[in-house]
Amino acid sequence: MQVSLQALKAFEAAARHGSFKAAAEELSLSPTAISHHVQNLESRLSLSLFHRSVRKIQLTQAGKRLADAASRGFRTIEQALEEISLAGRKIQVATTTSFASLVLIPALDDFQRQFPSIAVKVSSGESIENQLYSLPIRFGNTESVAAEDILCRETFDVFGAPSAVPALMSNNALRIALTRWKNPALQAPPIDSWLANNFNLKPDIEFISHDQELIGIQQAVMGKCLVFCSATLSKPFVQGGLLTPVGSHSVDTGYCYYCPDKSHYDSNNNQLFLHWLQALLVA
Amino acid sequence: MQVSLQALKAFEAAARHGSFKAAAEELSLSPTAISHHVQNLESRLSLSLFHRSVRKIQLTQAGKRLADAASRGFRTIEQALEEISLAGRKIQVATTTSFASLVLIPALDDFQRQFPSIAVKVSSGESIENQLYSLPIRFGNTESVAAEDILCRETFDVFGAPSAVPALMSNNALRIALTRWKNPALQAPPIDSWLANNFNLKPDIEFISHDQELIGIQQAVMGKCLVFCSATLSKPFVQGGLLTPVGSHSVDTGYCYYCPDKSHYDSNNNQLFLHWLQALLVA
DNA sequence: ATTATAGATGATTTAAACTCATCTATAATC
DNA sequence: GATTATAGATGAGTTTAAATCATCTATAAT
Repeated sequence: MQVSLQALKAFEAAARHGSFKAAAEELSLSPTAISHHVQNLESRLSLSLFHRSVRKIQLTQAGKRLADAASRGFRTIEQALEEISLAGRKIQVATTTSFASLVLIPALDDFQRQFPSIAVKVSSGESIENQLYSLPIRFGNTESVAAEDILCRETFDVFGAPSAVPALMSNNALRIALTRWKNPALQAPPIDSWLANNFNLKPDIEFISHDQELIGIQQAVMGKCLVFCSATLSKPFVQGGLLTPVGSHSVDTGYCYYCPDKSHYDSNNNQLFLHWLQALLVA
Repeated sequence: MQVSLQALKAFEAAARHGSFKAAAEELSLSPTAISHHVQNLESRLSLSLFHRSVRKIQLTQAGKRLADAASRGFRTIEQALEEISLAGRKIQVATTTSFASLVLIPALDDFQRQFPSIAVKVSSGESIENQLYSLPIRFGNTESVAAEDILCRETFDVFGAPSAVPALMSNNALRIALTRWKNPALQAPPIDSWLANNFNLKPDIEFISHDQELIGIQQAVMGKCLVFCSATLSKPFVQGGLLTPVGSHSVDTGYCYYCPDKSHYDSNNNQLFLHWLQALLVA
């Protein structure tokens, strides 16, 4: 067809406003430019798009048809631009409640200090809403995840509140909180392996299960029990003196935190964020 | 958003072909130009649209979304351009069967000789198909039509085949074909007025009615009867010696041929055609 | 190894797009 | 009924944006 898109844009604006002047203002051009563009279109199509009376333009039949299509076409494109440009400006992290509340959100201040212009939104739990263009950070089995997607491998240990540990350990029946993952692909936490590493004789233990590590950790912080959980998740509490490992040997779990298709994340900001997160996790 | 439409066009073609080179060929540009355009887009959106491996590009998530929207958006616009540009290249006249067959089609050769590059299609009768962008030539009452839309005012006369006229006129019972218009807004043809103008004593007359002038005219040409009809429609036959007016006084009818909203016809070709038609009718 | 290919990059050239000055027609104001 | 103001038309001139060219890289195929 050989018509210029800019001419179409100019025409569309003129049609919408019913005025070259107003269209020019919208597009930050001179009315002359709009006039030239419309004439260019008209001559290429060899038909009039506007009826010109003095100080008044009015769409012709063909002009109406084209203006409508151009408006819809440009709108379609603008909406997509709007949508994806959000992904360019804002980071939307989707992860587990435990990782979000215990690691990500507390550390976010540091990220914001380094990159104050980048907005970060963390959504956690099951909420699928607005998954589009979000950056997923998942918890899974190391062997079922591509090596380049892994952010950190998880070691587990048993932790307890320092003030409560002596009492909890001296007790005949140890109470240890475990996590029973909702995800059936994840095997149960290797508490037996940890016990074998830390006790000669397997003590009498009462296990309590929750479906999120967060809950067991909070129980442990409150001194109600010990918790067998991720070193990554407990780290903020250990550093804050609220939890301490009770044994001397942590165990490797085969779990990891990872970002599926990590290399495919297309926004500069997402890449920046992943880089920052990885540094945070290995620290 | 401030992204260039040409960059979007380049990106859309690249996405569709999965290749900058192919996109460049489609748009008659160099692959470099496509590369520049895509980079320009990516930097403005601050995200990647393609994953680049060597000699292979692959859309990112955001790239897919944008490519889809851009394709649909541009297609919408191109379809409208295609549709209306047809109106710019081709003239589609819609008119009555009688006018088309007796006047327009016979004269079309002359138009084609003058403008060989312009295609003309004449559709007649009730067919509404493809009314869009067609140029209507209608038959109606002068007083209900805007003066500037009128192509020619109609005078009526009674005609007969020259060889048959003496016999038909000498007969006691004259047989005259009339038209009873399907359109209820049109009053009956003023045959009484014609009779008053051409006879002192009203003769004995048998009237035959058809809903199209064409039919009465053909009957008259075949010598079966006389016909009271439009001077415009009978002119080709009169000039060809197949019909002759039987009286000396034609009558004005209040009918006219007109083009509704004549001034609004937007294609250069339509205007050219209307000009030619008007010249034809007043000749 | 060698060649060929797709794309990236940066400098240069070209062409398209925008503006400016001028003009016309008309509506509003006095 | 002259005067002013306004929206758009027109054509020449200028500027900016876009395309190309030359060069380079990485890799797949021979």
